[in-house]
Order: sequence, then structure tokens, then C-alpha cells
Amino acid sequence: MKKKRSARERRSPCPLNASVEMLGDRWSLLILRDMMLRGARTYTEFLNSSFEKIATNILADRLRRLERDGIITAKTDPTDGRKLIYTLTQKGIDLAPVLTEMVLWAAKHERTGNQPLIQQMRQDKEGFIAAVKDRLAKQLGT
Amino acid sequence: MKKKRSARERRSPCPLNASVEMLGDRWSLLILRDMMLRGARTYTEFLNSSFEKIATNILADRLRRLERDGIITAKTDPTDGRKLIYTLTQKGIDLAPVLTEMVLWAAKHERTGNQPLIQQMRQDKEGFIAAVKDRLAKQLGT
DNA sequence: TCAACTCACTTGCAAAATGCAAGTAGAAAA
DNA sequence: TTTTCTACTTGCATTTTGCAAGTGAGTTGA
Repeated sequence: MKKKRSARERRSPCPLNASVEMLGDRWSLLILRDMMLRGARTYTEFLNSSFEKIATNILADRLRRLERDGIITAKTDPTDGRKLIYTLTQKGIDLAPVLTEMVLWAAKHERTGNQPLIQQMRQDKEGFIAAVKDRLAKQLGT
Repeated sequence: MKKKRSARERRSPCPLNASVEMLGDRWSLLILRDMMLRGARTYTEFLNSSFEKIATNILADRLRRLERDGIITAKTDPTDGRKLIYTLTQKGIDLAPVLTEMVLWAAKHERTGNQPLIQQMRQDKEGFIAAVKDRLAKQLGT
């Protein structure tokens, strides 16, 4: 797999800026949430698994970007040639702490749903992250 | 302290979505970085303290949104009536772990600058976050 | 005290991103 | 072999972003 040098330059060398350029939009992190926590792996699963109803063209664009940035990979399902199976790379898996902190922050300061998940994160944050990473790493291996 | 109910509805009750709706754009987190790590507190400081060169209208808009969302507050400088001093609220301060994880993630997977900061975060993440929070909390008190 | 300067914006406009509805191509099922 | 499923693309209207040039209130120096 050739390493494609991205056409556009970063606005700055700051690491936070790098994260923002890869993830700072209204959809990318929600797609990653669906992969990490809801087990979504295909295009239609992404369309159906989320409350937020992403448009099909935006979804296609975000999947392309996440793949370009090395956060996910795509390969066709061997049992059904129509399906593309998207998988988190190690880089993608390593976003688990970011997602977790964002969930905990919003849960603390906003009225949000999914309280069982939040309880679990609060009780044992490190354990929760480790469990998620472990589960995702196993998918990587297959 | 009136609690203003925001005009627009959330796309979903998911806490991650709440975070994304408040912070998921190309500038908000960079503004918060400048406040947390570079001590920026006024409009011109934001314009000058970052490499990324935000446009003035976007900066004004983002400051308004961050204030609306209770992440920062603004008050006029008592020693210079032209200046508005922006301060992180507790809600804003509580974003320190999110910023930290995003920095660590990018630093691990991308070529980025500011290695001393990253070393410090890696060596003692909890300590780093505690120190940042502590410093910012003191500004809150004044 | 008043002209020059600073500060925090606003305005106007072009370009890019987003969102919606409809369409399409290839693979699988009936 | 027709129909259905899957992963998109296309066209177009709306919204957001970005750039350059103002503006108006507060401050400073002569």
C-alpha cells in the first residue's frame, strides 16, 4: 500500500490542529462512534445505525476521507460482493480515549441520553477504553 | 444566570453528538487551545496567537457560539473599555482532557510540532491536566 | 481637546461545503 | 431473467466559510 502524500498542507504543525483537520466536522466522529460502540461496518449500517441521519453523499465523502487519513480501511465482503466492510485501523482504534472524553464531557454538562454507557465510563474509564480497544483489535486480526 | 434554551434542536440525544454540535468545526477547539495553553484572552490575542490565521468574522462567530454554549464568558476589561476579556467557564476548563487526548492521538500518528508539550503530556497525563485545570480555575476566581 | 490609533467587531461578496432527492451500476436473490 | 439490494453519484438549492474592506466606540499622545 503506497503512502499517499495528502495534497493539501496543514494549516499549522500543531498536533491539535492535525486532529481538528481530520476530525473537526459534524459527521466524522459520529461515524467512528457507530463503528466503535454499535458495531457498524457497512455503508447501509452507517445510514441506519445512527439517529442523526447523515446524507448519502456526505457519508461517502467522510468514509473516503477517513480511509485517506488511515483511520479506517475498506475491503469487499468475501461472502457478498456488493458489500464493503469498513474496519478501524490501529490509528482509528486509538481514538477511543478521545471519544470517551468527549462523551464524558457532554454527559457532565448537557442533558443527554444513554446513561448506562456513561455510568460504565465513569465507574472505570480506563477499563472501558481497554475493553473497547481489545474488542476492536480482535476485528483487526480477522 | 438564566439558562437559555438553545433555539435549534439537537440532532440526537447522544452525548457524543452534543459534543460534536458544540465543538465539531475547524476553529472552536483551536480557540480553546489558545485560551488553555497560550493564555489568549482577547480578540486580538486570538487573531495573533495562532499559526492558523482565523478570519475575523469567523472568530467573532465562534466566540459568540462558545459563549452561548456556556464554554466561555466575556466581560469588558476594567482597565481598558475597548477590550473584552474572554474566560473559560468550568465547562470550558473541563475540556482539558479532550484537548489532551486529541493532542496525544495526533502526536502518535502524525508528524507534528511542539514536542516538549507532548513529552510532558505523555510522562504524566493526569498531572498535566490537573495543572492546566488548576491554573485556569485561578483565573476564574479573579 | 482633538486627531490618530486601537480594539472588537460588521459587511459584502465569492467560493466551498452541506443537505436533499433522485438516479445508477454491479452483485445477489427469487 | 426480472427484481432487489448495496454502495454509491449527480444535480441543485441552501448554508457556511473565507477574504478584504469598512465601522464605531474607547484610548492615547500632543
